[in-house]
Amino acid sequence: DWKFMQINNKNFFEKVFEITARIPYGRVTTYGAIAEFLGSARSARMVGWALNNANTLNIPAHRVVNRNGLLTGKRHFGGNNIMQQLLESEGIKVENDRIVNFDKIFWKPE
DNA sequence: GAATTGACGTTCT
DNA sequence: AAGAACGCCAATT
Repeated sequence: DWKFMQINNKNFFEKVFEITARIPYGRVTTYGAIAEFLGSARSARMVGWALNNANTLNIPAHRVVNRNGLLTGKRHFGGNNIMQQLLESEGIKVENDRIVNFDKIFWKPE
């Protein structure tokens, strides 16, 4: 039950999912950027927590990485570098769990 | 209840 | 330049 988190008449999870779904194909954003967009009241940790509960939903959670372009959430996509494969299937290069040209393909929520 | 642990990030040594 | 310290806040033990 996560109804307790209310921000601007919408609950926190919903907003995180909404923004994540808006990330353009072939682009990525960060936990912190989403948290900032939602208002700095909530920390970036909460965004990760929200996405953790988004497994069953059909949203591109693989397009969210940490501030350094590191695939810190890869373990939550099942065993075998699924997250990296999803990104590479969109033309995003990944080396050593880090996104290549991260600053170029970074998308800031707006 | 207390302590620990995160899909995090900034600031202070 | 690198690492510790914190703030964050729900979940878990």
